[in-house]
Amino acid sequence: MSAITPEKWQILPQNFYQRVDTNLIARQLLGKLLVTKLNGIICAVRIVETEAYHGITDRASHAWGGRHTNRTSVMYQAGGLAYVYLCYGIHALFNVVTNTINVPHAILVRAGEPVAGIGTMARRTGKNERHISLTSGPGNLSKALGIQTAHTGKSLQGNTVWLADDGFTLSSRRIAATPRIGVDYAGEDALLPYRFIIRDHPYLSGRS
DNA sequence: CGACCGATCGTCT
DNA sequence: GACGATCGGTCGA
Repeated sequence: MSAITPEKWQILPQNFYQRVDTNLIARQLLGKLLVTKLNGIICAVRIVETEAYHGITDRASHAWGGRHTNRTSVMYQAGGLAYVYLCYGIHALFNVVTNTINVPHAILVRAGEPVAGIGTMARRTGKNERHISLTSGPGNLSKALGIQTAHTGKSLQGNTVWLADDGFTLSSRRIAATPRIGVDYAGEDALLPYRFIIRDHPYLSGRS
């Protein structure tokens, strides 16, 4: 793995997010870094699991049927923003908004492998640095990185939360697509293969 | 193992 | 008033 050298990480540009193929973007996020800088402390994970949500036509999406509420309005912005919402009253789940304005697609980041700031992440969560659940699962991941609902709407070109490329590469053989987790309410849309994982990675949440 | 359950609160009906 | 894009614990087979 590469050294912890944040100054060499290339921030993913706006046009990475504003493409129309959200599944492709979700797949390309595997292996990238999700980074936070809070109170001057940098934490980062390498993304190993994502889920694409296809907006208006996707029963699993908060924007299904064109639902446009205060909470979901950020998804209707052009890609490149954070969409963070509270789940079960407890967990702040982190998504990246993709696609163009008025196309409310998003990608949930579900798990990562710790890369930087591991001590801080352990302190935030009260877990051992080496425990898998430190950054596995979307609620756990946000807690470790310090991501909160107040971060919703933030630009991913800013200096609080962003995604970056450190040169890590991944062959397509190591990537798999599966149904999404926890969306049984979505009927047959729950069966769509919109969850992307690095095969057999130890930090995956749920089943492989 | 798997099934179930409680926590906890913003959002939407 | 009902319900989560979850998690960690318990209980029983």
